[in-house]
Amino acid sequence: MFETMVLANLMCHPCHGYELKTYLYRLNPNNNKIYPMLRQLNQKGYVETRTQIQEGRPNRKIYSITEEGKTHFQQLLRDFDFAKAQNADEFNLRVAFSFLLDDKDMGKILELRKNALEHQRNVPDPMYMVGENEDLAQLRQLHTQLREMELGYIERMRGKYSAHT
Amino acid sequence: MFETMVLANLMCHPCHGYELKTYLYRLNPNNNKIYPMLRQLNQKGYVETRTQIQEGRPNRKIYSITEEGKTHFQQLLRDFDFAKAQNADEFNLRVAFSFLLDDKDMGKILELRKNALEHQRNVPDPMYMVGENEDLAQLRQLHTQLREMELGYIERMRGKYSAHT
DNA sequence: GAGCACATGTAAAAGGTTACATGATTCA
DNA sequence: TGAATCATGTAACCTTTTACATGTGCTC
Repeated sequence: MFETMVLANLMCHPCHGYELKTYLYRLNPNNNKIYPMLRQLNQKGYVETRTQIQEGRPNRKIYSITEEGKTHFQQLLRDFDFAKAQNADEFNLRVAFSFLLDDKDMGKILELRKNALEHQRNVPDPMYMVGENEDLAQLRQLHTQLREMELGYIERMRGKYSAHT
Repeated sequence: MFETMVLANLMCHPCHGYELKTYLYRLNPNNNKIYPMLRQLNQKGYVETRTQIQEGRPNRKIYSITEEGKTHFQQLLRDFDFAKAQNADEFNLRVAFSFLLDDKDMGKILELRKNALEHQRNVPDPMYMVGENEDLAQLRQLHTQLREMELGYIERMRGKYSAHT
C-alpha cells in the first residue's frame, strides 16, 4: 500500500520525501519508512532523482517517476484481491487511475469490491455488534448507508466496464 | 490496533485463535501474527487459557480476558490521538465500548475525530484529486456525504458527552 | 531560549509476511 | 486424488516503529 501510494503521488507530479510525508499522513509515514522506500524505488529504476539546492533551508531530493515506474505502478493496480478489496483506499485508488486499466481489469476490480461490501453486509464485524449501545447503532447505520450507496455506484460502473464474461 | 481488536473480541466472549482469525479477517490475521500475540497477552496476564479437547479435529486453546486485561483494554481505548482519529475502525471501536470510558475521555475522542474529519475536508487526499475522472468525482462525493453525516453525528454526541471544558 | 518547521538520515528493537509443517476430516 | 476446512505452530526474511542526529530559520 505504501509503495503504491508513493508512486500514485509521483504519477501526479515529482515530489521530495518530506512533501510525500504530508500527503501520506494517513499512512503513518515516518522517516525510516519514506526515505529508504524512495532509495529502493530509485535502485529499481522506478524513480529518478535530482537535488534542488535551497538557501537557508536543507536541500531537497526531488523524485520523478520513470517509464518503468509507470509500468510497475500499473502492475500494482492490477494486483487486486479480496483482502485489498476490503480497503476503501485500495479501491478508490484504482478508480482514480482507471485510465491505466483496461475494461477487463476494471470489471474484476469492481466485482471484488462488490464481493467485499456484500461480505461486510452478511458478516458484520463483531466489534460493531457489541452491547445494545444506541450511539453505536446510529454510527453503524451511517456506515450501512454508505455501503449500500457504494454498492449502487458499483452497479452503475459495472454497466460501463462490462467487457468481462 | 491488532492487539486492541483481539482484546475487543475477547471482551465479548472467549475465543480460540482460529476463530479470531475469521473475525479479524480485515486486519490480515496470519498465523505468525495471531498465535504469538495470544501467547504474549497470556504472558502479560491479560488473557488466560484452557484447552478444549475435540475428537476428529485439532484441540482448541480457548482464551478469556482477565480483569487486568480489561483494565489494559480500557487504557488502550483512552490512548487516542490525531493519527488514530483518521481511522474509522479506531473511532468506531471507542463508540462501541463507550461504556468503559468516562465523559471527559469520550469528549476528547469525539473532538479528535471531528478534527480528523475536518482535516480530511480541508486537505483532501491528493490521490482523490487525480485527473478529471467523472467516476472518481462520484465516488468522492459518496465519501464526502458520509463525512458530513458523521460530523453531524459527532455534534449530536458531543451534546451528550459535554462534561469537558 | 525553547520549540517548531524544514529536510534528510540511521541504529536498534519490535513487529509482520511468506512459506512451510503437522494431521484428521470432508468434499468434488 | 487433489483441495479445502479445522487448528496450531515455527524459520527466515522483510518492514516498521521509536528514537536519535544534523543544522538553519522563524515564532513565542
